[in-house]
Amino acid sequence: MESRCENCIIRQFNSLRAMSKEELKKVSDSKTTKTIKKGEPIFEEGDKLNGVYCVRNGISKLSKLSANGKDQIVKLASKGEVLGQRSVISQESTNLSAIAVDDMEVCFIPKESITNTLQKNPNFTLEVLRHMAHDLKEADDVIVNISQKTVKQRMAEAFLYLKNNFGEDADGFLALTLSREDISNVVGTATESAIRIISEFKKKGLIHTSGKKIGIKDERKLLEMVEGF
Amino acid sequence: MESRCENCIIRQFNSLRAMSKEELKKVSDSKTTKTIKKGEPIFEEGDKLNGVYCVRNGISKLSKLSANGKDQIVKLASKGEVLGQRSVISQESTNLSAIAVDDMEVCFIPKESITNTLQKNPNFTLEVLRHMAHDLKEADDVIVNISQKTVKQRMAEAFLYLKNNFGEDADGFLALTLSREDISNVVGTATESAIRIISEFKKKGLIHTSGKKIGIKDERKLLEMVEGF
DNA sequence: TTAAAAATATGATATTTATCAGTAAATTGT
DNA sequence: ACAATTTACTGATAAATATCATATTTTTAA
Repeated sequence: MESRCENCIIRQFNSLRAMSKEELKKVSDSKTTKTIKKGEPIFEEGDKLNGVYCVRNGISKLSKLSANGKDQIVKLASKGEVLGQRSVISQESTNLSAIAVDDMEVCFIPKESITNTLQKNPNFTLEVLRHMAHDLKEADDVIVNISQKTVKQRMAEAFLYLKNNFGEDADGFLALTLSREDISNVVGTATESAIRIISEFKKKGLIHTSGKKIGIKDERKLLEMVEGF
Repeated sequence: MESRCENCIIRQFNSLRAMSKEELKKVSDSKTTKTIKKGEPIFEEGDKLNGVYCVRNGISKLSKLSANGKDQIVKLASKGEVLGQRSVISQESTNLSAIAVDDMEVCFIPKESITNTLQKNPNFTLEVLRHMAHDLKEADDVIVNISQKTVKQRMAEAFLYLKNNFGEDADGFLALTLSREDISNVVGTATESAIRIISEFKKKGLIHTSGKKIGIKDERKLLEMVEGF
């Protein structure tokens, strides 16, 4: 396992690539690696973060608890994503919890390495800014989707999203297996509703399942459903 | 009307304040002022923007059209906000339309002034980044709200939001008067549903109305409703 | 391995919200 | 000032979704 940031391939996927050699060395010297087991939190809503977390392996769900006790999953983060950046930048406590969906490996980078670089290296700052601009655009899209599409459409969309972002395994199932509850929290619906729609999609031949694993069978029809046909 | 950016008070509210004197002078020399009438667009979804728009006066709604022809309003921007920043930063066409809710006055700033400064002045970039981090946090909150709260709760929240952000007039009505349709587009519901809930709130003594103007009568109860009591 | 716990599944029903149809009121342009 | 148009409103109904109850399957842990 590579332990020097300078050589870490993950870096290619995130803003750290805009750091200079020396900056990267500092990060590397100050970082620590952590293992997080499935279901455990990396950090929780309201925490004050002392740094950011760079995902090396596994998937994390970023979610927020609502008054009625249900989680809303705002984003699923995988290899190369940096968690907690926003809180560190705005110097506020996080508004989201990050919980491992898989067993995970993450690097913790103390905030000083980040904030120092933000103040000195415009390239890095710009790179982070571009990432954040992208995230904001995605968030806007989610807002429009949730408020304008039916639960059925959002379910179809979620399956396509999971396929496009996390791929399929050898047997044609979605590589990222989420519990029915997590699926419902991504889509923003009741767990029973999500389960019901999974059954319906199965009957219609749009997907197939095996235990909690789900595979996409008719991508075209799912896409049509998302578009509203 | 002040026409030099260096002296423009609006600047105090946005990231332009992190610019140096020379940078600001360039902006000032290249900017143009535009008047936009109520209902007219500043830019529309899909446009490629050649710059950003700094709001001097009036309110703009940032919205996105869905497949079924209904708009979702993602944000209401007022004095001091800079529109189109995200698109300019990520060099993509906009995903949102900006339409004047009021008569407006905006300054158009060509993107070169912005992108040059972004590359050279880390303070400015950091300032923009902080703003964007804030916007992203707000967007996450909107996502959770929409998916976890009822239409009634979101309506209550919308009224409180309008009061807190745009204030009240001398007669105790919300200073920003939106059409019922715009309200429904902020909340993400059918216009009829929004109207129905307005009637209900009126009966319950939570708000009062006069024509399309709405005033808050019982803030405490509205707050309780948002929290789910 | 087996009992207990958790997750998945399905039916019945209630609630929320949207849609359609039509009327009343307000705004606009002449 | 007035007809035309848009916006606001209300009722009836349909559709979508949540909730509650309960059964079944899967996973977990002793």
